[in-house]
Amino acid sequence: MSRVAGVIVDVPSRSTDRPFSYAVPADMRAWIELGSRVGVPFAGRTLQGFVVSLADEPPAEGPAKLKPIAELLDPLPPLLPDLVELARWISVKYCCTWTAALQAMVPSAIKGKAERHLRLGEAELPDEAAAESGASRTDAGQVDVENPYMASAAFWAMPEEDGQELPDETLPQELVRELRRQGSLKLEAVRERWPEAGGAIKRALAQGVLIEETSIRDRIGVRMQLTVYPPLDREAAQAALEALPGTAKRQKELLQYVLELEGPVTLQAMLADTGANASSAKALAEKGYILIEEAEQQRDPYAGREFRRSAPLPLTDAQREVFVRIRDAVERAAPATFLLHGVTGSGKTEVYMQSIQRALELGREAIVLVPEISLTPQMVERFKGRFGDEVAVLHSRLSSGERYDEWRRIRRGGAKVAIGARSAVFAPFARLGLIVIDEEHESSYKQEETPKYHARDVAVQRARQHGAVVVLGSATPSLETYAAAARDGAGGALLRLSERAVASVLPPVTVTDMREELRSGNRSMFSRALHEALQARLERGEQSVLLLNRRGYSTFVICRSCGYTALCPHCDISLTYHQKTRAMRCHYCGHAELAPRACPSCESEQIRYFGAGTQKVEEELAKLFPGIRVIRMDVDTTTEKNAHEKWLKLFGERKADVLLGTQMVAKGLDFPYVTLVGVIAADTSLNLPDFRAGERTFQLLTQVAGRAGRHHLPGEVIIQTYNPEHDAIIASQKHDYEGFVAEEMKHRRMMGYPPFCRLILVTMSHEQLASLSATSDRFARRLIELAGQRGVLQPLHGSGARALELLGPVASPISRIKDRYRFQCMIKYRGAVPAAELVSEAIRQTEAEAPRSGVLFSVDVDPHMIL
DNA sequence: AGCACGCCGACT
DNA sequence: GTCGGCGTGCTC
Repeated sequence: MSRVAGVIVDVPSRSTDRPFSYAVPADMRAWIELGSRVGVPFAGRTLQGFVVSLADEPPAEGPAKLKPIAELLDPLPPLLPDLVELARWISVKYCCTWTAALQAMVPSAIKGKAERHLRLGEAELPDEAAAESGASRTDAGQVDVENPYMASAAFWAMPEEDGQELPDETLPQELVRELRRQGSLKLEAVRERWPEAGGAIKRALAQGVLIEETSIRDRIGVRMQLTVYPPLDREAAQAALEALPGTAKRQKELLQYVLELEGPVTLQAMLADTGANASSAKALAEKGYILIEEAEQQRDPYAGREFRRSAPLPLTDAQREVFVRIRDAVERAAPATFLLHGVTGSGKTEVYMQSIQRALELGREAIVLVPEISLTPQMVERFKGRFGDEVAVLHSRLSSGERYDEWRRIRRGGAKVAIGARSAVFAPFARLGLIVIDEEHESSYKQEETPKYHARDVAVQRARQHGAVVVLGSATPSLETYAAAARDGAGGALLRLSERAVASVLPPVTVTDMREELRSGNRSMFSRALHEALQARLERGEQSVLLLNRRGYSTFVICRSCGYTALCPHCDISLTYHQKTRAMRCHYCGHAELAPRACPSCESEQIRYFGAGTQKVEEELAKLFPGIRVIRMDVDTTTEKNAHEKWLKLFGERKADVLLGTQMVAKGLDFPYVTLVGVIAADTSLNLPDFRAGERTFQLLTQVAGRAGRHHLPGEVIIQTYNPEHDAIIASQKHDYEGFVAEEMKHRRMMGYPPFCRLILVTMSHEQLASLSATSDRFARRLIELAGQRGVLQPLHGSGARALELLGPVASPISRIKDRYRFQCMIKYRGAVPAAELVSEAIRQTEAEAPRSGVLFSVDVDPHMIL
């Protein structure tokens, strides 16, 4: 029963990112816990905050008199103490505010905003008669009946001398009436409806006639619905059923119905089922046989769907060996991390499911993370089929209400397994036993917005708190994870599944050299090999998947005559051409303009739209193979809800010959009639100016190659490239992960990149170059100073165990976005260097030195895209 | 971030 | 002369 709460308020600024102390009102003491969400007065308004500490006495420093917490926002705290602590850890590791980390953990539905209300105060309304006369006076004039207050503005016609009792000072009658009727009104709504009443309202507030209140309003309400609870005393109800007179036919039917209920149903459902009306139900409720109450309605996105129950499958020897290792660790309940390196089709999912089963048997819970786009209905079905209602799905395609309901189900213990994308790592379980991260290498586990956390690293930390086990699964683990697991060496954190569980061989991979094609006169985007292979599939009625790795946005606009390229006026980046709308778009700020017919610079007609977008490939296919049925999947065709599912379903039903898409076609698809996978241009991802380009390409190619010939029909993969001798291409052709890693590691060591060091990218932005330059210099100086004090400032290629070097500040590769210039500093370090803390401290000092400079800092720890 | 408090130009 | 512009200080 603590009297004082430390609260992190929802202000996105580093200077206020510390707990503020509030008095806990006596009536809240039994309810407030670590992780409670509250509304607190802060600098003259009410803000949402999270309770992060509790004490009986106010802290020594701080104000003498604490303000009380204004409201408690949820009966059950949304967060648990371990999550509050985890948020703290995230804020330190990723240089973000504690509040940003806390916000990332809760569903968007409860990111409450302050809402201001007006209500009538104790003070007397000043002379209501005057107000009445005001209204009648306007009746005589040009009255706007719709808006009575506007009418009273007839005062403009009145002589100034009358001004002592300006109608402007009387509150609109309608407003007073509404306030009496409704108790309070949203300030925002009042402002809209009575725009002229501002002065009068201000005065009324000053006099206490009106009172302004603020409270936190969630983005979404809990949907309440009348719910019928079956009789508690069934015998009494049974007796009543028999005693009811024959005339009460409906009541008898209803009673019969509720006696057969196992749990509550909605009133609506009951009435629909029985054909009775609400008054019969009410009569029964009044007699006390049933209870009708407003209850929170749970939206179950998978309601009404049947899931085929599945039993654990027998494991192969290899699977069993891996499973035993994981199971033993789960039973030990000590933190552990495993890397499960298993080729596609090696049966990782079955191992996950049996491990989860064990965790559940031990009374613990499990989280399964999958990349957003792998979270397909088939995936959900597998887990729901095995674990039934114990599974909660957290999926970005759910509405925020549905997601909130699933999340609360977890929080209340109604679900024991959470399956979802990145943010599901925060599923509010209290006794976590296992966290599975499938496709561990996927870049979608790294959040690109603040807090820029990596779900894998957060999972490992969370497992540490709970004594839980983390299983990282991948056919192509990230080099960081692989190196870490290998380093663990004797501990054997590396588990392998090197054979496909279903007997089928990995498909042969052909690499075609597009330079060669060009030399022999083939200027099409399809090599002869791919063309023939496609033709053969069409003839045999088999299907093909074509991958266009468009990352890097190659559809730019260039004038062949003068070299002009279309650039975004707000960002330093070229515009992308979209065939459908004939518009050029900026992928950073959304700016769009109509594509010109002639070059705006030299007026030549030689302006061309370059690069092969999926649209262009689609056109080309139609030209080369008349009548071909193509499904195109990219951001343009999959934005609408469930579009993704719809297309895949069509393809699965063999309603199309070719599935053409960007990376999203590479993931987890499993169609028996797909016997050809073609990669149109492997180079687009290879040539990115990013040290992970090779790794990404290898992973992508390996993954997409796994899509072919997964069943009885043999598959084939064709990769088109201008770089056939690149390691990533050669290794993926040979299905040789280890070979690729060995080469890539050499390269990374030589270049001084992870996993041989770690990186922090600090980006600063401002509208004016001069302010940006000054601030970034100051930041760099502060950081160097701090690193020097800790004795870690030394070149990375030196021999010291601990080293940190700073590169920059320099202009960012995209030197302007949304009219803001961008500079960056890259921090490279090695060994036990508290680099994130140094960066945070340097930012604090820089901001303190020049407050309100307007320079925005953005920190990316372990950045993924160095673009 | 925002809101308050506080000092200088265009309107009743 | 006041309303209101937005510059800085602070928020339990």
